[in-house]
Amino acid sequence: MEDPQRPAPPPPAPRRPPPGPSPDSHTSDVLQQIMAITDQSLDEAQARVVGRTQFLAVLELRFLFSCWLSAGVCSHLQEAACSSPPPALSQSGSWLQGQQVTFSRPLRKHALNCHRMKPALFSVFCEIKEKTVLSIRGIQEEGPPDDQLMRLDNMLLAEGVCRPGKQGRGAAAAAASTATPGGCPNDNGLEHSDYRAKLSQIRQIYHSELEKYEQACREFTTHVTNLLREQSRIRPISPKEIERMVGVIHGKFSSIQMQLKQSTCEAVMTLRSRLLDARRKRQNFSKQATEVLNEYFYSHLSNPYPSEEAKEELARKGGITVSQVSNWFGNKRIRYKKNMGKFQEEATIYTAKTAVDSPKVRGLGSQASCPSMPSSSASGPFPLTSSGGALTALQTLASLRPAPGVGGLLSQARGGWRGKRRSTASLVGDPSSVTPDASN
DNA sequence: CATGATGATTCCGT
DNA sequence: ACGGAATCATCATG
Repeated sequence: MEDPQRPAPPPPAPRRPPPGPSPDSHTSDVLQQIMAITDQSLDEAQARVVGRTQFLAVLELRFLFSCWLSAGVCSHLQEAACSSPPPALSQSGSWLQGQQVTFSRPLRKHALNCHRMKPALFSVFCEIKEKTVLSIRGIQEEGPPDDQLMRLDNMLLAEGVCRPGKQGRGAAAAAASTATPGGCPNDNGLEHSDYRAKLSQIRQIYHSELEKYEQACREFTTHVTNLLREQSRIRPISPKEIERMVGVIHGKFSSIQMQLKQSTCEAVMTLRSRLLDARRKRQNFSKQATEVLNEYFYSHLSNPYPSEEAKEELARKGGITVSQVSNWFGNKRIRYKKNMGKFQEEATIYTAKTAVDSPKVRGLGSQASCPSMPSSSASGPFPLTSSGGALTALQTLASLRPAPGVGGLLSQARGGWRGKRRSTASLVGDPSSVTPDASN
């Protein structure tokens, strides 16, 4: 079958009549024929070419062609078209030129490519297409998603999931450093290590996914670029357009990335909330921590209100947080006050301990803070009448050190710490008395 | 499982 | 914002 199987009038035929003031029948004839020819090329492309991209290319070519014609951009083509006998056109496909060379169908493309007018025509196509695409593109410029992306980025940054500069591959390295990332509320040993482990797991997944996406993006971009370059030999594709296409691809991939970031954020948030929940599931402090706290408490029994510095010091030494120290002291004070008898034993133990460990400290710690209560404090408002056992213990204690009795301190406690907030600044200096050697 | 110990939270006053 | 008091929830022990 030599005749084109496809009839000439296609659905998207040029809707406009030819441009010129006198749309004579000859011009429209030519147009018709051109459409027919491109339809032929279309068939040809379908038959020959693998994949439908080139098929689309031909479609586009046809579209542009009609645009171009109706715009009357290039007069010399019209000239050429007019000067050539119509039948020859439809039959041979030498539509670029009036010459009556007749090509067999396989040669048509080659002839087209080799034609002397081809470069000029091609550049015109490019130009027109550039304008068309630009006008389409101009409408749908992307705007707002940038904002959300920034928010997500900031959050991931704050959570320590991604680094500002380069991504820290080693999760262990991050976990190892004592510096708490972002705003972790509690660095309570075990809970926190668990939290960190999970966080680093999330981080790992995030980074590997990110890398995958980036790689896929790169691959797809090069693929498309190559494809377009390849096609640019057949249809008008400017480098600018390729660039734009790359931009579109990147945009798509970055939207995928945003989803990834979003779900990462969600994961971190749930992890975080779980950590906060876990806080309610309390865990007893380590022996070390209770020792340190008790030592401070009993050595400052007259005024068991550690300063901020002292709290920090205690927290550091006990491996707990400052707020935990505050909680502990709050609980301790109230419970001690409520049931002093119960704590006598503990008191003796710790006072003895501090006395032995650092005599100098003791003197400073408990006494210095209450100048109003000298050694005669045993005669305070609430002498330890009920706790005989404690008294003996205290006596033994007294033999250990020449300092005033603990009983005085206890009575002070009973009298109430309440009113006497931090009497002297010297008290603040006390942390040094705690720090030195409680454990050593 | 009952009970006490204990860390955390909440409410309230200062 | 801090501390006291009450309370909750969990741990530890027998």
